[in-house]
Amino acid sequence: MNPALPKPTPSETEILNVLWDLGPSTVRQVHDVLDAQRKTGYTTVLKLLQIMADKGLVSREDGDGRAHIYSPAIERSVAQRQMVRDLVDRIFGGSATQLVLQALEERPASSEDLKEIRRLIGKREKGASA
Amino acid sequence: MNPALPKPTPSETEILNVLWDLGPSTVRQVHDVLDAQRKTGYTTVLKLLQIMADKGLVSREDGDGRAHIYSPAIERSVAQRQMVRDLVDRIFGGSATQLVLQALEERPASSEDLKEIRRLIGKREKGASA
DNA sequence: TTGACACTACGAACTACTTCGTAATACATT
DNA sequence: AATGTATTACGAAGTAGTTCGTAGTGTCAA
Repeated sequence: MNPALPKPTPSETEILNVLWDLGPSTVRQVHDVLDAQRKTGYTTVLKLLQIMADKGLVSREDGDGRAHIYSPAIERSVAQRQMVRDLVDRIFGGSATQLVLQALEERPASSEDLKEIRRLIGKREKGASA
Repeated sequence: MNPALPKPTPSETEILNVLWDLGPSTVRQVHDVLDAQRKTGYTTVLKLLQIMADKGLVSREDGDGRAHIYSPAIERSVAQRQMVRDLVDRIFGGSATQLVLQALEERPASSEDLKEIRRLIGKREKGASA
């Protein structure tokens, strides 16, 4: 599908988060959210979106007025998986299991969450290699 | 314990990985490993270690000869947990569970690994909040 | 059509990270 | 002491990411 999109930087990730939540949005809409979270200049957001469009991380269309509409060009789950893989390679020596164990230590999960994880493990156990 | 050590950069993380594997080491020892992995200049490694010593990420002692001995100033598991938390906050909206689910999708785990995870979940279920 | 306003485009400045060349220094051997 | 060698120290240059000011442009209302 995508010809190897670059890994989003921290700021770019913040913007993607907003776009994933809101769906296709104008600069102003993104800025409103981001500015509420942590004071940001309007042109800063604009510039970032322009850079991200160059990189292919977002797509840009014309809206009715003069404002452009930006949409995420990568799915949330795909980006998440990329970042997980990156982290696993960088400090867990490629072992996703180690990351899972650390993550489970990290924060308390609810019973429902634990059930959900159990379920997924069950599914995995059927196809796992020893 | 430590007064909020800064998050290691990618290069710094590579060096920490070597130090965690080797234990206290000279610049040369670290360089040997890193250079084998991916061609790196000796002074590059030296500089990085100096910067990391400034930041408090590693400690430095004198060896017998002129060479200094560098040791990691942060435990592997602690650094791992920091990075997990960071990732979770940045793109999983604070939900470690979501990360766990993605990680399990990401790579096949062995039966032993799945058993290990099961075990940890069992432990957690006793103390989990609904 | 002109003025006000919202938006885009451009570029500059600043910070962080990375890399490495060169110089200085300490040590060991003769 | 003189020379060679391994090490440290310093600094500069390059790259990437972030932020924002200013100028240009299009649209709408009067």
